[in-house]
Amino acid sequence: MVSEPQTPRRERERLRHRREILDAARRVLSARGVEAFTIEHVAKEAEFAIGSIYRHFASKEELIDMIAADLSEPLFAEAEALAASDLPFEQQLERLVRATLATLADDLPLIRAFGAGSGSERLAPIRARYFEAFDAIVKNGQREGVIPKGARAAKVVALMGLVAGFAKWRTFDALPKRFDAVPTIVGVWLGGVATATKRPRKGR
Amino acid sequence: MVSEPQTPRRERERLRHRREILDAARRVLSARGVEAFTIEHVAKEAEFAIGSIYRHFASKEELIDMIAADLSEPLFAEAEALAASDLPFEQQLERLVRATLATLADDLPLIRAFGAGSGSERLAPIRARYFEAFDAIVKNGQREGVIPKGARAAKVVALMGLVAGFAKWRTFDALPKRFDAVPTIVGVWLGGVATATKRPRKGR
Amino acid sequence: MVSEPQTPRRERERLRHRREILDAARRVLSARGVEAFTIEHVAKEAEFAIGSIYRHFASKEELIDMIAADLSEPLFAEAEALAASDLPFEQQLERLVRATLATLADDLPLIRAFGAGSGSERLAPIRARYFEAFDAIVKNGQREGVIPKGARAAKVVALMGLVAGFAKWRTFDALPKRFDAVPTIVGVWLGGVATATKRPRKGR
Amino acid sequence: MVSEPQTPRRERERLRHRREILDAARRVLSARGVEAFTIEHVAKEAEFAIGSIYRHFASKEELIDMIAADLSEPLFAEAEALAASDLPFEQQLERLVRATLATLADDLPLIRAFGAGSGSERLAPIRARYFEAFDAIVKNGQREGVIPKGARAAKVVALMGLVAGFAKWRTFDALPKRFDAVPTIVGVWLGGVATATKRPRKGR
DNA sequence: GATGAATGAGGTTTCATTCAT
DNA sequence: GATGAATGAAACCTCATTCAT
Repeated sequence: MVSEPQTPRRERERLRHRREILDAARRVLSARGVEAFTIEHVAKEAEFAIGSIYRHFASKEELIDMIAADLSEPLFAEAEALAASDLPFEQQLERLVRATLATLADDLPLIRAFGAGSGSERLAPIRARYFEAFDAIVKNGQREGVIPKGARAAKVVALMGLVAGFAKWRTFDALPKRFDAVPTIVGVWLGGVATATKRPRKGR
Repeated sequence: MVSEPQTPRRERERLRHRREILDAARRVLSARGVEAFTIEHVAKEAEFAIGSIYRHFASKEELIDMIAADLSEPLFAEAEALAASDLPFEQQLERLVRATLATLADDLPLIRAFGAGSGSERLAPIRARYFEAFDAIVKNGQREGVIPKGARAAKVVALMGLVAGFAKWRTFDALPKRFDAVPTIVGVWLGGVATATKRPRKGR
Repeated sequence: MVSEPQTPRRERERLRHRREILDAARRVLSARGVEAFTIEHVAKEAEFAIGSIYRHFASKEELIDMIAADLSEPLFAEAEALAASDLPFEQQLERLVRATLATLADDLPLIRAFGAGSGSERLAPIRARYFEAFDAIVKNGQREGVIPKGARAAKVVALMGLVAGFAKWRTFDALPKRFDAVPTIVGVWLGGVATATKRPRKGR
Repeated sequence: MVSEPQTPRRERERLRHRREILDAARRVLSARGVEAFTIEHVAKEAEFAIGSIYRHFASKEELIDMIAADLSEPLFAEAEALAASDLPFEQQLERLVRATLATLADDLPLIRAFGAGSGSERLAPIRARYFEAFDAIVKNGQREGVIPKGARAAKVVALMGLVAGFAKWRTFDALPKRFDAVPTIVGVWLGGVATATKRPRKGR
């Protein structure tokens, strides 16, 4: 008996081409930077005609957003899996930090896509999901009693700030190339949030 | 007796014009964003002719870099003053963090100018100076014995990461608008760096 | 006994599809204007594939011409029926003017399709038929003796000019929306052609 | 003594270039039609760079509108002069009709620019001025008592319809090439408006 | 006959930079 | 030094048409 195809071939081809374009676009963005990210370059890299790019993405803006969405997907999937796992909180934390740093290191463009003022409304839900991934882990930490309750948003921002900060500054020259930032980030943050609420503050 | 001018009038005028252009350029960048940052807009805002802009800045790139340098100048001056002052370390720290956040909040474009991979070689010394400003303060902290010695670069990066992270994420929606980030940053970092080196770590 | 079909089913289907496309094309042209008149829009409106449009019409040009022909068809049919009828001339005239105005009002695009210099050679016979429809009526008027003989072409042009002029200018703001132009057109034209040949002209 | 220039040379040159572009644009529009009216063609015809066209006209749309405005200018000037002159009404009328026909014959594009649904808001005042030019003459005719009072808007539309109709249909094949339409238009209109209000109408 | 993804020439527009005055 | 019109490469995007399935 002949197998019933799940999706018709046309549709499958279409999706495959979309993926090829997305991958080519990512390569262009990674290799040549935002300035050189032109539809023509993407078309050449993907070996499609210019017009064909526009059949899949309504505008250059949308294409960039889709790259960001595409790049973050695995990270978010892992983050959600981690948050839902029954690993102890600290392992969740460490793995999430490591995964995030790895993603950011591999795909510098992502940082930029998330960069302040990218302004695209399309990315808002993506950013939200990113935030929530961290938030879920932190919540677990509070549930385990490892870190104090309260002010979770600030805690999450502090954590993401540390991660993003290390990711960004590593691209410059401040740190040794092979420096493993994860222990520092985790250590600073855990130490910090544990004591932050108790420390009496002096001065202005 | 007629005073001997330190700098001849010609030179003074030239500097004044340069400053006017720089200020106009900053206004344009702040008010209308990078996309609308064109030499023509700058010229109109500065009330100079297009060609005159090029008398003072060799290219648009250079102009942008000079804005970044210009914007950071007061912050760096204050940072160096703070580092050289005889204020207790924690006050130095808190004031520097506050000043940095204020600068970043006022001039979002600066963040972008510093944005990862802006690629301009011209900004490298500026970035270095920024780093050193933080470094000097941290060194004071170590000298006072408030924070442990060693791994100063990592400490500085952690601090700058926290600051930059809060600045960036505040532009999104994660935190309440009037949230004062300074105590959190200082608290997390101080708590973190104090314990980071001692904490035994578990898991992978 | 099974009826012998006049036209085989294939052919009937084909004609039905052609009509559906034509109607969809007219709707697109009417609703969204020439600028938005693209084959893709027509295909979507007709619920056919792009390629299918080309099965029925060799090019976009031809499709537009066919719309014009199609739109004028009922008007021409009525005009020829009127001319062949035994209604008194003035009723023929009035009804033709009214029908023409109604067609032009309903289908503004027609005006444009007929617009000076649309250039399509294919429309020449349509234009001719349009002219002849008016001509036949005018000839009846001459036969009845209501309007003087001679210079029939000029008379027809004058009449069509009046009709077209009112149709066009009504789309602007010169006349009240609900103004019934028919009496004015008929009156002016009848009065005019009746006296035109007799009036002594002064001045240059 | 050296003469004081009315306008500085820069300004004069600028205006001259604007005029050259406008003239070139008119030639392109006249010779090759709307379809081929591209900025590139205009630039080539005017012997300017593409970008230079945009220094003078913000968009292709604006350029087209300016052609229309430019083309109508002399006609309107003459119309207003005629209306203000103390020529007898019928001479005003005949001359205006003749001038209008001449303009429309010379510059077919004008017809199109005025064509129904050109839609450009920029042209609204131009159209209004066109209408008012006719209106002023008709008003004079009423003042002289040559044509009856009342319904002036309809009279003006009738007149403009006749003129436009003859102009348009002459471009087709209905009339002999050298046919002088002016007497017919003036005759039909004068005869028509004189009797239009008095004629009893029959039929529906 | 029907389909619709792919094509790519061609259009509009922007803008950093030059240069004659 | 100041001016600002001119330049034209290069970007984005559209859409009539083709053609393999």
